[in-house]
Amino acid sequence: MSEERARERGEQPSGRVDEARMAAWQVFLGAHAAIIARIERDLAAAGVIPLTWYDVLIELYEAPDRRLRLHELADAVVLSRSGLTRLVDRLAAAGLLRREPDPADRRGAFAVLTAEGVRALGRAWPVYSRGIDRYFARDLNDEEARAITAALGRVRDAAREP
Amino acid sequence: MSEERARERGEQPSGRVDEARMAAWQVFLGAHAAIIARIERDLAAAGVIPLTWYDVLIELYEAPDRRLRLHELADAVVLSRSGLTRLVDRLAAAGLLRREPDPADRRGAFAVLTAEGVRALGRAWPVYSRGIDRYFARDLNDEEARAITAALGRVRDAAREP
DNA sequence: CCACAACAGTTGCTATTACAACTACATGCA
DNA sequence: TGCATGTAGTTGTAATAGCAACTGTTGTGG
Repeated sequence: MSEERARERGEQPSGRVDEARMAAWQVFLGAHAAIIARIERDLAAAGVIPLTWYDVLIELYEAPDRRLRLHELADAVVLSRSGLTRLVDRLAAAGLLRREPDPADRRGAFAVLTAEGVRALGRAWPVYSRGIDRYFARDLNDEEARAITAALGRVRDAAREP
Repeated sequence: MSEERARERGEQPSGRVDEARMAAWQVFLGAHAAIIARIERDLAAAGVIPLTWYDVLIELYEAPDRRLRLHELADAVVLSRSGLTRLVDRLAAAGLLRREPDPADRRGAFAVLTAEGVRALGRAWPVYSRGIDRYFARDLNDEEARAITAALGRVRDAAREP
């Protein structure tokens, strides 16, 4: 893609970061830190599972048969392999999922959501969704929500390849 | 603020999170995780200071006299008090800042940026800014950058009060 | 002016995470 | 077939973060 064409479309010619985009970066970081801190506090105060657990369980919940291979899970939640191993240990110890060997590949295992895991999701969701609303969604107008989804979706997909 | 007035302005009537805003939330989380992971990797590969160190040092760099009280620093970088104490320990051990007692309040101390700290910032910045460009700024058009700054700035300020 | 609450920072402890090394299995290509 | 290379997951170790408890200092209402 040429720089002229990028400029025509209002994109940043690559190389340096202009002030407007730098400002966007700073509020992006600041907003993330502030919102996550608040939501985590609310979850802990309500005695439900923390955000990292929620992320893993919801990923399983949405997967076919409510199960995923561990490496798929690691990719989905942006966690190292070893980090995921231990997170799965804790979740299994809490009874929210179980490991199940993959008959088709004896190296690997599935993480499978349990009924208890579904219940934990159900208890956390009201608190979590209230947090998303209070600390994030409530302050966006429709156009901003659309712009964020489009822009950050593109950004995420581009940043996600390594 | 009444819900009707919120609706008129295209804001979300509070309570539940609609699908468009839920999508925005998900890409927001995903983009953050992916970008930060990439930038941290680049910084480590280049042998410069990590993002948390950068955050602290840049905050001092921009402060009057390049110094801040530790609690101001803790607020600025969204870190617990104990977390900051130890981060400052490490930065001081690396010679990038020093502690200095506050003559006006003997409970507290300043963190003061050193010349070595300024150099560390200077070495990290090219790597960091290239990351911001590559993984974030480059994919935003002007309108999106404006929308993100306005929207997330509001969100951050609202989420920041505890 | 003085007891008492609030604040600044540190420390002990624990939890979570990543990196690197390791085991076990799978796959490709010669 | 058989060995080399790659992949899946676990484990040892170390770094970083938070909470709660503690010390020392400030400031305030009675």
